[in-house]
Amino acid sequence: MVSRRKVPPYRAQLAQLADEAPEGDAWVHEIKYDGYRIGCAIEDGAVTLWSRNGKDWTAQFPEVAAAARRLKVRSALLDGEVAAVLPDGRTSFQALQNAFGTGRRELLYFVFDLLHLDGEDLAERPLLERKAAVERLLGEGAGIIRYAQHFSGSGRDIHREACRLGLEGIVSKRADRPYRPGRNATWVKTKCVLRQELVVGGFTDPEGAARDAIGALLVGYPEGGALRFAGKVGTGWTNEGARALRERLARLAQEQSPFTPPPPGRLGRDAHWVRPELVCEVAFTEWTQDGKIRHPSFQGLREDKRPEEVVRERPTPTSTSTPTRRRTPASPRASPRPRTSPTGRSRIKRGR
DNA sequence: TTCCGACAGTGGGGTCGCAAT
DNA sequence: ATTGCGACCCCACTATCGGAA
Repeated sequence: MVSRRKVPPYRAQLAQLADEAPEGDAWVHEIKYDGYRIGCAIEDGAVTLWSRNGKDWTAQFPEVAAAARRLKVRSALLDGEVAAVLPDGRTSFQALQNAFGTGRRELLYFVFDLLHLDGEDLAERPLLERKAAVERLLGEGAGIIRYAQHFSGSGRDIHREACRLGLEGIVSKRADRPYRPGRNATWVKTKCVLRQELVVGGFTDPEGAARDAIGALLVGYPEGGALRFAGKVGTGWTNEGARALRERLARLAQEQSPFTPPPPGRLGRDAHWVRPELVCEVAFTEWTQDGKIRHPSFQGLREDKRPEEVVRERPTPTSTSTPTRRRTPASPRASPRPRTSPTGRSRIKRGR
């Protein structure tokens, strides 16, 4: 006998980042949708969409709320991702953002979990039970609320295939575990990371008290005889590494921006410019429509590369696969860190 | 004593809305 | 009309600290 409960507040379970997808039958794997994480609370016909940080986002996705209102439930708490779907079937965060404010958009709500249904809390149930409940609730319906499929099998194989298809990555989940808000090792995400050598053309000063050397590097690539600005990179070094980097950059200082055209606005006025002689390696998730790198992080200087050798790599449908791996020996960090384990930074430890 | 997880802080690319220029 | 800024979203990563192992 289950006591009648109210729909609990939405507190999302988050995934830990790992270099490699986990293996074994204890795990199932889902596509990592590139959109907004949204919890959908239904209570007596009233629908509220919650962002990951507890903001009410019902007004941002009215069509999702309307579709949720039509579900045949008295009360429920769904967990999933609202994403914009491209013609090729992939989801695109940029397309989603572009869809704001305009009337035309193709949104889907991919539901991968169900934490409450008609007075009963499901969060303590094993994942596969909860997912079966999602599937029963949503069926194979072709509406905008979709059941997010999962896959069994080799995590590494599934990850490789996801990257080959140009997806953002996968999320692997322990099939037998309850739902736990916050970040823990029962959900693990592995991303399809791009890497690119880029030329350093300037840097900004740090803004906070916790840094004293560099805010961000301004990077670009040669094209048509000019250096094109590709964005800023503001993380990936230690304080010590940043100080060493700034000393080197100081010796390359020049008055004029080496970028054509120079970065616009405040950035173009406040940055320190340098002769474009240093090449660094940057990891990032994708090129934006504006030709900027998204989610960039500094991986180290490429002492073996000259700026003229840098080429912007264009994604091709079949070769976007970049298996997660450690950086190559040829791309050391600006400042080597003490290794804590033979494998370097391995974030994921399997809990028994 | 060592290790690890949680948290705060600093940085990125975007959108929108509003206020100042 | 343009520009700057803050509040949101999506993030990566480092530094720190307290508690568990």
